[in-house]
Amino acid sequence: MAARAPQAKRKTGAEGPRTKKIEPADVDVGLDGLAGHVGYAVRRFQLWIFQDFIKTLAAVDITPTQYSVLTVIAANPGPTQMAVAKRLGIERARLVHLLDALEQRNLVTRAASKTDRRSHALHLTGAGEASLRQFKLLAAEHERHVIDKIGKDNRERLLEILAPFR
Amino acid sequence: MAARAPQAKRKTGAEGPRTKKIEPADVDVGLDGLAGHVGYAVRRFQLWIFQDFIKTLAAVDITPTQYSVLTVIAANPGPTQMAVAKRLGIERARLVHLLDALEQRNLVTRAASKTDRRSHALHLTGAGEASLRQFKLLAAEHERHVIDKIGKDNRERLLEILAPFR
DNA sequence: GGCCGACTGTTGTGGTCGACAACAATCATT
DNA sequence: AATGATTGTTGTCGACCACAACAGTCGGCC
Repeated sequence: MAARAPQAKRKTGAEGPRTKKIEPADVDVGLDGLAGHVGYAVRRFQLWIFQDFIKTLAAVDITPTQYSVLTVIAANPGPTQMAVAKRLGIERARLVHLLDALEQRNLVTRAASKTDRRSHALHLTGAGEASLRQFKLLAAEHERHVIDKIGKDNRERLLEILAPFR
Repeated sequence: MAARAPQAKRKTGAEGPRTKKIEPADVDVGLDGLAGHVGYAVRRFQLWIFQDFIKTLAAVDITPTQYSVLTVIAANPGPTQMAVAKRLGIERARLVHLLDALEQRNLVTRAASKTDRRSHALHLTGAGEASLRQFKLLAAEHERHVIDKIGKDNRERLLEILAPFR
């Protein structure tokens, strides 16, 4: 056995039919009870789709989360950090670091709100707006990859079904 | 300003139209460019579905990943750790810890393979099989929650669309 | 006006998770 | 017998999320 795992004593008994090569346990675990579970399928799909997004936007070094933050700010300039966090379902603690990175890259500014000295008004910089336009082109290319994978009609059905989740 | 963030000097100038209460930036960031992205919708859905699964199976303290491991072993007894890892798309390094926990709870055993002394043949214990039957009942209840949320037909369409991802 | 609860951004901690690299034991092939 | 590949294991790194604490600020209420 490998390394040092605690191991039950082997019963070195009957070997059964030996074919010398293929082990049925290894070759393919195949479809099973998981097939009927939505959560599992969704998890695998989400993994694939994020990997493709990251790969497609690798040249500009933008993650799906960063893209969503930029998009939300662009669509409705000047939001509070709280507003963005609530909209995207991420914690405000996490958004702090996300914005730190985006601010360092000069894509986003935290301006003092004119009406509430606690909060920051978030805006895209000029560079941020220009960059976002490029990001959107790449995101559209990613979306085309999705279509190649599941088909155009399936993609639209997916968007309909998942609409209640924003 | 809050805490110690570097902040531009406030221009304490014109206030503009003050209505005293609602800040347009706060009230609702609303639907925007994210609406057309599959990945975002899927992420939100996956978050919801996992939360519900965890909550529904909280009484037996089983996560979605643990459930998938048990299900795979039960459907095809005696697989290698590598086989399970490949089937579920998780790293074998991670599976080690997962199995450690399941073995400590006496749900799974790592038996020495009869044909390859490097590998372990994974099996459910008697308690493991009994427990899994209960887990499946709760998982079915979770699946009913999904139906309540998106509808029975939508759920089945979802399974069809996502079938290529196993 | 002054007090008190609620909110905002921030920091820190802990836990889960995935990618990666190393390693010993074992296998397969030559 | 020797070499390279595979299996399980350990460890590290970074991303991510949940939670709690905190200072500054707002809002309302007496």
